[in-house]
Amino acid sequence: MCVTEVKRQARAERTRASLLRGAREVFEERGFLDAKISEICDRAGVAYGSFYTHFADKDAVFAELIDEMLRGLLTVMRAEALNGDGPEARIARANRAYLRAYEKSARLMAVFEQVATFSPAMRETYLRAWGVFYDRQERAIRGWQEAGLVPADIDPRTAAVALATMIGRTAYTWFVLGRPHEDGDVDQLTRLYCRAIGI
Amino acid sequence: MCVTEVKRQARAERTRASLLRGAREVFEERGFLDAKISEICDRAGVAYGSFYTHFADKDAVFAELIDEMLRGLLTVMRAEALNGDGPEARIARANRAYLRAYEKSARLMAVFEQVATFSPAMRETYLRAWGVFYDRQERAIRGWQEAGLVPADIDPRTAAVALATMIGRTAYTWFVLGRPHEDGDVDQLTRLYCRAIGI
Amino acid sequence: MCVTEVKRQARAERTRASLLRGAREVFEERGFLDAKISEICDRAGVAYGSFYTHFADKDAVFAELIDEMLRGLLTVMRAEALNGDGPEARIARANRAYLRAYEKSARLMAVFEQVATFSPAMRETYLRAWGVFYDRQERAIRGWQEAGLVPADIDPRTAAVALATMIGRTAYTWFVLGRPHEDGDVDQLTRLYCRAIGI
Amino acid sequence: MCVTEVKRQARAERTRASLLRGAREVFEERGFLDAKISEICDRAGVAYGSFYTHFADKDAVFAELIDEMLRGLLTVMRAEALNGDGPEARIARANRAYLRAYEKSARLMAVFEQVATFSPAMRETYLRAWGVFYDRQERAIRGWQEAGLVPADIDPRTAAVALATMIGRTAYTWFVLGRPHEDGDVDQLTRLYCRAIGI
DNA sequence: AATGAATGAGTGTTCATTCAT
DNA sequence: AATGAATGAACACTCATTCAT
Repeated sequence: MCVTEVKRQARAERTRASLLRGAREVFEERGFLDAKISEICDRAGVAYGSFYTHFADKDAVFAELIDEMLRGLLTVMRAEALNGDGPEARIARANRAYLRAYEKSARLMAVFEQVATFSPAMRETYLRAWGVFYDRQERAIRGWQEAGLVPADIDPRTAAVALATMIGRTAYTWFVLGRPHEDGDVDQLTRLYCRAIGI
Repeated sequence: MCVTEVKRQARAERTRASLLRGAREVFEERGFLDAKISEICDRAGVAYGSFYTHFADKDAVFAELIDEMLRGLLTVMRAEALNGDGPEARIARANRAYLRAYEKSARLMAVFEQVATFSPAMRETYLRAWGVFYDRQERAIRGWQEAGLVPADIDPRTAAVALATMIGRTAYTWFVLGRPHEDGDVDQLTRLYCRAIGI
Repeated sequence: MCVTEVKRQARAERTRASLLRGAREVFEERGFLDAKISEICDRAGVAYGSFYTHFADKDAVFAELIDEMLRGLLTVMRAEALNGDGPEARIARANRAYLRAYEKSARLMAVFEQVATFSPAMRETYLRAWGVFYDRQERAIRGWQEAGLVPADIDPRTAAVALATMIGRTAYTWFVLGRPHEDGDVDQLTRLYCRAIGI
Repeated sequence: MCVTEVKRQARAERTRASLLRGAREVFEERGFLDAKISEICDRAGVAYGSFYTHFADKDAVFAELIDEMLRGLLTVMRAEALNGDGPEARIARANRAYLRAYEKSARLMAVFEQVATFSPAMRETYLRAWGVFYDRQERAIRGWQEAGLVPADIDPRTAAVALATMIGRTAYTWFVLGRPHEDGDVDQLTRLYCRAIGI
């Protein structure tokens, strides 16, 4: 692997990155269905055929964008989890972190939800991603329950799923559907979350 | 208006009804995007072109099916609301009623959510429908708050929106995405709902 | 089935016929691979999409043209067979009839041979068609053999296949590849055919 | 021309040979139309773009493979011709030799026939190759005729063309189209050939 | 010579909608 | 009202060939 090869790879990598950038723009502006490969290439400043040098098809770029986005989201959430205060503070921080992260990717999230609606593969990804969030919250609730902070009549799994759903769908409602909301609403959500599990 | 005319209208009405039936079947089986007018007509036992005698376009039949479905859902929810027990019982009944009604229409609901994802008009309908549910729950919570059953630090609107979202999206998760759930889960949901607003 | 319906069908039938005519022209001029649906429609004076009202795809029109052609060829050959003279006269007549019929369809035959070369379905048709000719000649030779006109050391099947191949491929060579030939050559072919089987 | 240059040339020669090998494989497996340059390079273990260092285009490699094959075939046939027995023995040997040689190259022959069907250049090659065979057989028949072994009413050219066609197309039928045949069939073919020219 | 990324022309097919009867 | 043939716009994907290193 000489310098030339690295250069070649570097060029390819740049093209690929341009395409990803272009694809993200187009998907965000038009949604998956109205996104045209030709426009993606135009945005990337790349010839039409080059798209297929780097991606198998339209689904493939999209999947890659979504994977990247979900990895980022997970990273953010994991970073949050490290600090260990009381449950209420952790829930508050987690909710804020999630909503902030969601907002940043809101336009791509919108398309993700759209595609999950008709593509079996993307639905899989969607369910898997939610599974991860459910698990994290379930573990936390179970821990608090074992510590005596959460009543015994709460089923950690059901609560985790329901409350994660509440937070997650609220993010969609606010940032995708554009329902108006204020900053204090996050605190209200956290309060509802905490009270729901008896904290 | 002679007998022939009446007959004609009756015949037209029957054709229209057949088309609605056929459309529902096809939308439910294939989703909006893969539903073909030709298949709708086949199912309805009606000639290809007759579709446009009764509906302006594909969106129009769909909108009509959705309106019908939402009207039905609202009727069910209204019927529930009449009986007046304590808040917990009312919430329990409302949740059960909603989930049962949702399940019945789950396949069309799935398509509704799909279309709301890319059709501005259907998104409007979607938001309006949720608005109605939010309002109902907000009014209830506000009432309980005024009656001293719900703490003052709960914002009725935010709580209504968040908890309706929780219930609504849980229905989607269960009946559209097919997440496994048991009968007792409804009670857990109700418990979370009630505790969240301090009941 | 009222008059109107017949008229409708008649119009469709006309469109279909135009498309078949256009397709034949284009296939003959360009071969299968370079034949474009759009040009077929242009020739037929019909809108692009109308092609698919009448044919499933490019292969389908082609198959229909070939079937029609082969039916015609078989009809001609069957008509020849009726007259019953001596073997030599019959062979002469059959050869002449075949070559004349082949010449008439030479340009489509060329495309048939082409497509049989890469399309499994068309290869099937090709083999089936030859099978019919082989069988006819085998029966004839076997009959003459039983009548003592053909020596016993001739295997009717092998002879039929080989000699039908000779005639058939000569037709291709003359009328598709354009090898020069004179009228008397048919008599030479017949002489070779007859002598080959000992007549 | 220094050592390095020689090495370079040797390397280039090896690459070229690999590409020819790869091309033959791919053409035989997929036919001309579905053969992809990329797959040829993969088989050859050579980089994608290197193909064009050695061949002008897809047609060029193919032409080279066909030339090689035809040269081989001709060599075999020439070797046969040397031994001089009676006509029947010579015809028998030639037929056997041809069929054996054809069978060995059958898969490439199939593609040759395919391409001759749509490529004017390859059709030229095809006609030229047949011309050589016709000529050889014509010369032989003419010789036998002059020696009084073949009747005067046989036209050597027409007979040569027709009978070479019979043998050649039988080879195609057997080894490309896969029509079943037994070993004794060759003798039948030879018998038909001989009788046809009055031997 | 070798590499492999970049290029972009080319087309069959689908299907919602229109319209003549 | 009903029929069903006609319409035509729209678009992803392939792959031979070029070209910068």
